[in-house]
Amino acid sequence: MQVIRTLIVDDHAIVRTGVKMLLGKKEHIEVVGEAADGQEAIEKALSLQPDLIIMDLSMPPGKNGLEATRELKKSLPETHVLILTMHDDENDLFRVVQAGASGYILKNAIDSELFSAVDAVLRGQVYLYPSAAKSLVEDFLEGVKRGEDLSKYKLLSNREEEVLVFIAKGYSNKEIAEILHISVKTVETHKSKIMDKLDLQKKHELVAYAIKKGLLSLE
Amino acid sequence: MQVIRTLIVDDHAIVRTGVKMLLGKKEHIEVVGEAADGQEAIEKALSLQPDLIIMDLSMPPGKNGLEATRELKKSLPETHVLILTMHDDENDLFRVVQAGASGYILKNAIDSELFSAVDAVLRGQVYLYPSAAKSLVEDFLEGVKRGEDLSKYKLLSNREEEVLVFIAKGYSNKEIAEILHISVKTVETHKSKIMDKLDLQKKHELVAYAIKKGLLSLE
DNA sequence: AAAAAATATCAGGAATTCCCCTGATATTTC
DNA sequence: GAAATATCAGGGGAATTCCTGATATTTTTT
Repeated sequence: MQVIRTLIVDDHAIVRTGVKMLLGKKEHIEVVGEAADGQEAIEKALSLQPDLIIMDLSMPPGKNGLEATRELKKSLPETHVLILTMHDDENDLFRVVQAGASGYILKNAIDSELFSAVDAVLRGQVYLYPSAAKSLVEDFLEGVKRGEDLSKYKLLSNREEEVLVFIAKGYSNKEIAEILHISVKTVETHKSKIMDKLDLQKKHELVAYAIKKGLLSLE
Repeated sequence: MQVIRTLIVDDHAIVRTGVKMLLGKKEHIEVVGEAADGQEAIEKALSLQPDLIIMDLSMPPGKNGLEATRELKKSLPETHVLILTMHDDENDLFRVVQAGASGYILKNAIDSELFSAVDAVLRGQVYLYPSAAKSLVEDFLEGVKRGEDLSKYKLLSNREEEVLVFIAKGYSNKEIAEILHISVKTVETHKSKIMDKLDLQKKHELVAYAIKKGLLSLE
């Protein structure tokens, strides 16, 4: 059997080693490299040309797992990407699949599930843990039924996401206005559009959203 | 050599397995149990009576690693606790040491450091990674110099920490008041005392503090 | 045990800020 | 050329912030 050359991307060394050792149990898998952030992941992937990349979704500094995946799939469409994530979030699922990843598995998963996921991904299948698959199918069916209500999954604009992060971090409108060199009124507009687009009512829901998305990284 | 019976506490299964496999390399270490949160950690520790507990500092649901450590050291003072944490924070260091843990190591650490830490802790020493030890010594010396300025490291009261979490999560004063069944005025008082005690000026600093402390967990 | 400090609760008032509504314009993107 | 984006504004009511000040309970220190 062909040896699967694998790259592991996670910002925590011990987590990387853990995954590496887990995968090391399988003789047909060889870990050829590690990366600690999205940028490094892209560089290493280009030089190492791995068959499989296991990537953490939320990596604070700079490029996160999703952006890295999107970029990687452009240059290396044949490389399979398996996303490892902290939390089960339906919205992530869509983004991850759209970004071209072949699988989505929780860090909370049991070890055997990781192996199943790797196997499935290498066979060219898409692996999603059962409940994720269920919600994907449900949403797809719903979308078809009532004529493409995909608006919910539309992304925020760059500016809006930028503002969202500041809001979630607890910056006041005034502070954000100063930082971005725009008026408070503009900040308010962005905020209200964000709330609209994400269908949120309360600020704490917005914060929860940002946390889930891994936007509240620590610098 | 005596076999060291070890309990691993982390809310992510894959991280637990990773640490378990890392430790499994050493013949004198036996992982006798795992726990996913502070409460479970306490229960398992009491029934398993391990020699060493490797504990994640930030665990969302209910009891976090710090509280669990504090409680554990009461009932099992002989058990060594090695804290595994995401981020390097000087304040955590003090709390961790005060809570009775024997070591503090970053998840970002290299594997050999984990082994050094385990060895040191088992010999009854306190293990801190180099920069942590440095800041601890520096602060100690500073404290001695200008007559005990330990007030900065005083803990918030339970109620204050409770309120802090809600604030950081983006709840409004009114919402917090309703949730805790107290008046808005009381919430304001707590908030201002928190800002005073932590010497913070802006709300986003408070949020950053909460993030660092791992108080903004996702449910 | 008595005194002191910390904790948890609440209030009034004034200035500031936020929230929500409508509405506008220039640029970019599709 | 229509849609999305990014910018700004006015106005009014709600909420927050910042100040002082109060009281009862608990904890700690002397």
